[in-house]
Amino acid sequence: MQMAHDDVHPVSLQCGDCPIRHRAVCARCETDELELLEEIKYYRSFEAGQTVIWAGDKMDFVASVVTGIATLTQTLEDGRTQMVGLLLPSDFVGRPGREAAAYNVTATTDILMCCFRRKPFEEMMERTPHIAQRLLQMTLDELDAAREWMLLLGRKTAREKIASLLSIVARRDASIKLRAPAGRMTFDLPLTREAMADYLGLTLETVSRQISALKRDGVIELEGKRHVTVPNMDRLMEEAGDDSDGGFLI
Amino acid sequence: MQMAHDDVHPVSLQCGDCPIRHRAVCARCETDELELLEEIKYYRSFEAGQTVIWAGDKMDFVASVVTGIATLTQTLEDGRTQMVGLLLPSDFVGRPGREAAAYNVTATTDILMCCFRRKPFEEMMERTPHIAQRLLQMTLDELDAAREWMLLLGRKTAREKIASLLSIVARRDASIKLRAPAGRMTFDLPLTREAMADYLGLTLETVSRQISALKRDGVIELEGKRHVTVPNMDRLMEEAGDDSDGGFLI
DNA sequence: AACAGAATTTGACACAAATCAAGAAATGCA
DNA sequence: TGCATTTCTTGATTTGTGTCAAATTCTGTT
Repeated sequence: MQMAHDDVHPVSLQCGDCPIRHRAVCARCETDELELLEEIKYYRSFEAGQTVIWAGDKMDFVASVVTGIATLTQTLEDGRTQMVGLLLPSDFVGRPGREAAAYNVTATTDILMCCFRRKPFEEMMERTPHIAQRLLQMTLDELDAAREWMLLLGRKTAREKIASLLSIVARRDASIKLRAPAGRMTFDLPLTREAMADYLGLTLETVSRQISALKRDGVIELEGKRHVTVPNMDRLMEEAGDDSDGGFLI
Repeated sequence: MQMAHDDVHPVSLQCGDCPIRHRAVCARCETDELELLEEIKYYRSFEAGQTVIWAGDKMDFVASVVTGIATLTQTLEDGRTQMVGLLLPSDFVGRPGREAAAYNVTATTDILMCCFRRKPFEEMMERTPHIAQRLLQMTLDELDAAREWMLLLGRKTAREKIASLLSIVARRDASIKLRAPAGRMTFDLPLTREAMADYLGLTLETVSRQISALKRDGVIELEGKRHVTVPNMDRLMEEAGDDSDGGFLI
């Protein structure tokens, strides 16, 4: 649920007093719609590892991530699981018009969510076209991200998958710090090896091996298990195997 | 871009005189919005195999498939390609607010498309909230389909992938014939082995081998290369490996 | 009906990633 | 500080799918 820089819109789904420093939050937000959103919102927090909601459960709210990271996963009966979305600050969860959750939502770090009761939110959408239009833009961005991910899952090698994920995380980190992802970059991995595996359609052993290989080949440097520095972003993006320069997932 | 039965909406993006017999087309369509759509629409047809548009090309229209089947594909520089969408009658192509096409669109059968010039369409969206709301529903459905596909690409075996695709095509075929997909079913595959491979993230040899295996095991019967009959839909859906009963892709 | 070209199947083999199995490093807690 | 638990790494081996190559079937054309 990412949005491009030029997508910033007078009406964000984020509320005025949420402490978010994110490109999607717009300074010009003082509108009627926001006033209305204020009235039906409430906050919920979850600890790292906690499940926000299980697929199939009744979901009487939609929400926006304020801080922390959550994941969307799907599973087959035998337990194989695939992550289908990574929720970062300002990302939207839930679907207007849908009773039950379609995916498992899990907090991977401590998170704070800004929730809107679903019925009032739907009624507001009826009355205020801007919200539906904003949500459409966000959903279209998400769809592009999902399709980019389909290319990764269907056609990239394990090494390319890891490099892709690293360059996405690096880019996201850069965008939070409001600078272009270039040259030497340093960031923390927000996911365990297992979560990375579920995202990439690999096993955690393969994830570990490929990270070691990228380290051995000087593409990345590691301090501890989670702190990564990329000496040369261009090299990493070459390894990722695609030329998509930015409008990418996350 | 599929829509659920209960999603039928007074405003469809399909035009009144398009000869479509499809669940998404609503009988109650005689509205002002449709009148407006009439004014900015035109038709284009393409032959099987023709490219409708290349990724990156300027795209000054959005469109709806009237008849035939088209595909959305993405490629890496070295030629590896992944299909990211299958467009069936009534499905929507293109994105309001986007100058260039994000994917290759190719006709796999002869197709007729109902196009709307992009600028007037965008202006109409500004004025008529119903269109944005309808488009939001369709996009959310597509996003669900894409995520279902991510599970398939990331975690299913080749045999499960083939069974999934066959049961999707069978279900789509049943929905066109307005009956539930159950018991013995017969349909034609609308895709070549290569297109199936690109959809499933496999090679065409593996697709061929798995189809042969399903035939050998009595899960399907083949007449020629394209005409399939499934003696027992439940068996096929078991092979597909998931219990998702219908809100599935296409 | 015979041919050409495309689409599909099948076989032999190679290889990337999964699986199974230890062990090491990091983290949390008493 | 030391212990228990989780997370991660590495090794040995297996397996599913890809690759390369050839044969077969299908389709359309003259």
